[in-house]
Amino acid sequence: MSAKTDKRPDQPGRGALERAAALSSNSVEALPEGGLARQLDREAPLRIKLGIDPTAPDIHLGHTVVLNKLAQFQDAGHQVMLIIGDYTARVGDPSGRSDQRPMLTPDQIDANAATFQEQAFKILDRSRTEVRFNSEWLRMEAEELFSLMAKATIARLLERDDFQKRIEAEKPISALELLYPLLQGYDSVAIDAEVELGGTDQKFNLLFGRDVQAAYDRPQQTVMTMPILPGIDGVRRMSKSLGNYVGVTDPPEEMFGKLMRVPDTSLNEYWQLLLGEDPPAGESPSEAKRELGRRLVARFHDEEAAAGAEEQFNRLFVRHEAPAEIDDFELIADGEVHLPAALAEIFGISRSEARRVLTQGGVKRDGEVLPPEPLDYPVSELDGSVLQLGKRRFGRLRIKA
RNA sequence: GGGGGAGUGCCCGAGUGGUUAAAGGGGACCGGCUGUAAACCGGUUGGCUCCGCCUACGUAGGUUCGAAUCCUACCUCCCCCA
Repeated sequence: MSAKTDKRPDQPGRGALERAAALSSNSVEALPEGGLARQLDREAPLRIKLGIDPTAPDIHLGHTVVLNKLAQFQDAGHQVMLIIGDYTARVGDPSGRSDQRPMLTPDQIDANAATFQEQAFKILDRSRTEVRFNSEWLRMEAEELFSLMAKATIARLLERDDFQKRIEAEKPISALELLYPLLQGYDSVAIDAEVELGGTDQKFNLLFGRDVQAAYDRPQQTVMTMPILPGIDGVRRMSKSLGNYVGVTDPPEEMFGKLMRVPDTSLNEYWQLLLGEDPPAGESPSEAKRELGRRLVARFHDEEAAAGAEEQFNRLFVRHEAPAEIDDFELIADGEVHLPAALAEIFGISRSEARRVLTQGGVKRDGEVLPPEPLDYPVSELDGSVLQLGKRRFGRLRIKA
């Protein structure tokens, strides 16, 4: 793999350099050095690729870092291409993985792809985005696949950290996983990508795409990597499976609440990567977080929702009051209500767990802590009252005979 | 094809015949502190008709007064040799 492209000794103009710098904001790397400026010098819209694997149905804020960058290119007049990896999702990208990924069924993949797109267009302009499914070209003849495979060596494919670590840990690597970068690289060939975006964890795959393009005698893409947003635990990358994510479809109150829980140490990153600026100088971390929450809720919902979410937050956690609206839960009982059963029903926990929390003083009725005893209450005492589990879970009990 | 090793609770990981519902850690949950931050402290973390009972250590059988721990078969995974 050694085809040469980009043989342009001429220097890009000042305008191109400036545009390249602007488009590189927040990015970690854009390779090769100066490549983007040379491409921009041509004055023609570039073909910008982002590949996504529909392995999880929901987009979270972590995904939006790259999507925002894509939107930036789009606004600058470039052609944005969203590649849905419906085919590669079956293979499972090994990037950043210490274990194999479970394979998804075609149905799951289709469903995820649909919701993923829906959410991506909260950020991208649908009318100016070209969406392609890579099954379109990857569902190829075995001969073609073999010729693709012939373009890479095992040694090269094994170079990556993920694999090295797994080999050391004696963890399995499937032959299919080994193929992944090849397939992703072929996507670039198929759509003539000129720039490919991805998280820093994608660096190997993105660069490998250049090799694949070269092997097919195509111009090589520039690759731009974006930082990985930490999760709301501030430690590990934001990921749904780690449970530390903020989904773009989270209800306003939840989104705001989660953002308030982000550790201060991650505040700068959140501001930079999600809002593209530094937190306001002189503000307290908590106020900076509120502003972050307001803006993001407004972005994914609207201003009104943002105001409502903040009010809800103040009510619950600053003033320690019950929320304005509490869901009703109907329960059928006559004479007496078994409290653990009612709590289990309302909050989706087991009766044993309800008892435990009760013992620890974590249950309130209309704002008053309920004692561990008694466990049974006359219907008249509980009907219509608000039960609270911990700090943030509420439910109004409606008892039917 | 042959040889070796492993499957434990949400996760990791101890435990190799009996006070073991199973050490320890992580996570989660409740409480305290607070800016619902982090850090920290205390508690909890199989289920239930809860001072007792039931179900649990890959699956199915077996040995034993008694097994996660021993035996048999099966399933799954890993490593090595060919």
